[in-house]
Amino acid sequence: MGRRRSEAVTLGDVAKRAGVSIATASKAINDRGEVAAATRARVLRAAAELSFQPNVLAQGLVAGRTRAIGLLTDEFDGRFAIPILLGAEKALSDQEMSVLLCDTRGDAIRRNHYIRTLLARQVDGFIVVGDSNDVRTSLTADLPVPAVYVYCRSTNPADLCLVSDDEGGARLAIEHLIALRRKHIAHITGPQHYRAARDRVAAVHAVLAEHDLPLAGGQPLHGEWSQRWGRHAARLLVATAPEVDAIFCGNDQIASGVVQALTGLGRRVPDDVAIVGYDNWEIFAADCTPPLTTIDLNLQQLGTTAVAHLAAALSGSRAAGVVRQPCRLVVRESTA
Amino acid sequence: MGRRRSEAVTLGDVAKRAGVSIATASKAINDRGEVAAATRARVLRAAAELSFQPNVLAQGLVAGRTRAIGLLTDEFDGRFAIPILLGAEKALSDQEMSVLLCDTRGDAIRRNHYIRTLLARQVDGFIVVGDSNDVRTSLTADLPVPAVYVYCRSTNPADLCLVSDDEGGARLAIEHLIALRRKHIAHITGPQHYRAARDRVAAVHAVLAEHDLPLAGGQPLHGEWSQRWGRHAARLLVATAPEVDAIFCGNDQIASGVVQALTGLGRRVPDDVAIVGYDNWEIFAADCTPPLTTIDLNLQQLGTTAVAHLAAALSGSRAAGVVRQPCRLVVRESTA
DNA sequence: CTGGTGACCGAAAACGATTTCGACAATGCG
DNA sequence: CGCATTGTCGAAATCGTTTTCGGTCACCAG
Repeated sequence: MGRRRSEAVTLGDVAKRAGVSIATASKAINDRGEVAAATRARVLRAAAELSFQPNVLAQGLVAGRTRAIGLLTDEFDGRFAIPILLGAEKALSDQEMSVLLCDTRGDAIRRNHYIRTLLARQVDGFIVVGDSNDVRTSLTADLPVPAVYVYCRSTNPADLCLVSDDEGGARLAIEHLIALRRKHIAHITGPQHYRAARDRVAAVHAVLAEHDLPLAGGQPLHGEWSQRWGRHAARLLVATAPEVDAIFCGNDQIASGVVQALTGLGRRVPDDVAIVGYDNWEIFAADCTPPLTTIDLNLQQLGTTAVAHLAAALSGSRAAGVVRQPCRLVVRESTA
Repeated sequence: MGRRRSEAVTLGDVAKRAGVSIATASKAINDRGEVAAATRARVLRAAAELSFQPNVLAQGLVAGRTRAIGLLTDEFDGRFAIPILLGAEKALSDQEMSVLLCDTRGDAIRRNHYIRTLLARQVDGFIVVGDSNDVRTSLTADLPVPAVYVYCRSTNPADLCLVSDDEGGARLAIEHLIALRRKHIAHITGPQHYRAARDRVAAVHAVLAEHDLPLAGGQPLHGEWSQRWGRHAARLLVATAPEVDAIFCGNDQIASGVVQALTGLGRRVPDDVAIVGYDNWEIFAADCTPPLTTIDLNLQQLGTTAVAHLAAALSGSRAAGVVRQPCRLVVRESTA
């Protein structure tokens, strides 16, 4: 207990060792003021020898920036927050900034607590990672620092929200299938109460209409986001619309289940039926036989973009509105 | 730009507003020293009215603790780091501590950079999350603060390493199958170069020997950690050891593939062949038909335990050695 | 040789807190 | 009433650092 650091090496120690005053040492280390190159080198060497850690905290006091940002997430175990976090962390570390991670578990009390804690730590900004589905009540009014909302929408239109372009992703998928001359395209996806599912369905209808094609099965099949539902839905679909020659699935789990069921029914993928998944969740998309063509959400890029916007906001120019991050078609053998 | 906080409200402001000295205000807010209840209330109200943020940074200067820890991870996208992180984050937030997250991507340069950064931020301790497979070179010598290694082993036996008890987990699985009176138990698992795979194989052999049972198929089947390998291995196994009535799989992906293949071959699960997975990765274990009995690694608990040890180390009592976190058998229908 | 000009450096003030310690009033006790 | 005790409070010291500002010194032109 007691003193944490065995011998808290202070700027004074460095100065003494370098044979200069504390002031000069400070200037040398922070590259400020006028310090002769030789002196500066001596100070730096002394600092290195003592493995001096400038007390960022005290310096932050005056300098104003802590070079840390708070990342608030509602549902960290969800699959989507992680790549976003990863991208953000990478982008931040490129700018020598740190991430303070907080998972609210969807609990408002925890969230407020975290916000207080992070503010007490003087974070320079917030990244709020949400659940694409629901709308986040805006925190911006309570914050003295900028915030960027990622993978969710804020209630305040003046906030900046980065979301995945679901319409664009679905469009990519369907246009890919149409380019492969498939005429009977079906859509198996997740629960209708997911905004992402609804947006993609809208795009599916739009693109098919543009090409005068029907939706095989008449309407999209809504179920869970699971392999099981994929298997079930595929059997349903083959029974009711045997002419189906392509299926666009709401995620890779469903797609993986669909492939299993189709294979079980003797339909060949992609020869008889082409399959496109969604999310590019490697563990499902690449492990499937055949590997799945799918839509990559560029989640890591989303995190990176969020950091870029935050950095912009920190230097004064803040954007607003909903920004859609384009998706990317990843072609594998399930449509080859 | 400029001043970040509109008007940095200082303790002096609070004191003036409350009509007390700065010293009294400090004591009132930190609940230290002798302060009359009425005065204290007045100070607190003033602080609240000014929405005063105690400058944790400056206070950390003297008090010594920043109440933040650094979490270093090699491979964050791996599936294992996340639950550990989650557990650690939860435990830390219960103690009003924050997590600074750093992902080294297995790069030594990044790692050193992060360590410097975190030390500059005066973190109170480190949690190093590794890859169970390899041995981490110990950082402890370079750190003026305690460190706990999780899900990996350190080169320094004086370090504290928390790992999952692979032998124990495998033992649970096999004993469960034996209790179900299965006589022909096989083992399909991942690459032999994984320590976890080897440790579990050893335990499988040991437990079977204790019960005078053979390993169906003669030896464990090593392959990838994938559904595909599960399917392939299951077909192999049925061909070479048709009497098999139980399979212990190295993870839930493999198990899920095994179930698919067995079902395809007309074997019923669990009636003909009981299946036990590993990891309790819900997305595979629970979505499987039938849902998988599996071994839960208690990863979140691992994170919590790590924090507990770190807290202990912070208050002076540091432990050492390798601590094995017990696993837990989760029974679902694949052995029902 | 003299005066001026920079470059370089250090003493000291500031910063926003905590903590020590002495002052003071109220209270208890004989 | 006198004295000791207790409870409150604030002046001032302290922390590690940055920043201001004045001093010193070398060098150079005249």
